[in-house]
Amino acid sequence: MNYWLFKSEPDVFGIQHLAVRPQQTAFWEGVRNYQARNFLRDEVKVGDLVLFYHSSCKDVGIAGIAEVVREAYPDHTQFDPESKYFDPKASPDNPRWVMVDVKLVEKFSRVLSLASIKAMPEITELALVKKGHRLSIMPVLAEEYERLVARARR
DNA sequence: GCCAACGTTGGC
DNA sequence: GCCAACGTTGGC
Repeated sequence: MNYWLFKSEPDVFGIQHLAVRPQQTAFWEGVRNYQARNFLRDEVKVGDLVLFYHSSCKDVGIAGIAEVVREAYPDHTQFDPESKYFDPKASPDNPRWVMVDVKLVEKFSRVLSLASIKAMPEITELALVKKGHRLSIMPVLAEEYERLVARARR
């Protein structure tokens, strides 16, 4: 099993949106970066656990945990001219972007802030705290995942 | 809104 | 394939 961190803007889709979905499950739409896409397509598996990260907002940080319940399949928003995720170069015969489904596991009582994460000396490999932090889907080491979750629950 | 750190595009 | 110009991300 692998661990991940997925970024989302809570004004668009935050952990609270996931919490009120039927089955507390939603598809993860709109990944439009090749490196992130490749993780989603090739490595994100059912049962993997995901740190749900809120970006570009007042309260930046890890808001909770989700679980992958469906592996990569075509992201339908790439075919929809009305969608902001529309990609004219993609077609149903030749899809370029994929999505997975995630289900809520735990919503932390408060967000583990980016500042707190950066202040944890044992978190050294997480891409968030390194260069190249712009990736929207990033792997997390099991050991760092456990430490982040323990810190968030404290 | 600013701006650094990326990623993408397209001419050559 | 190089690289300048441009677009996007995301913290602050």
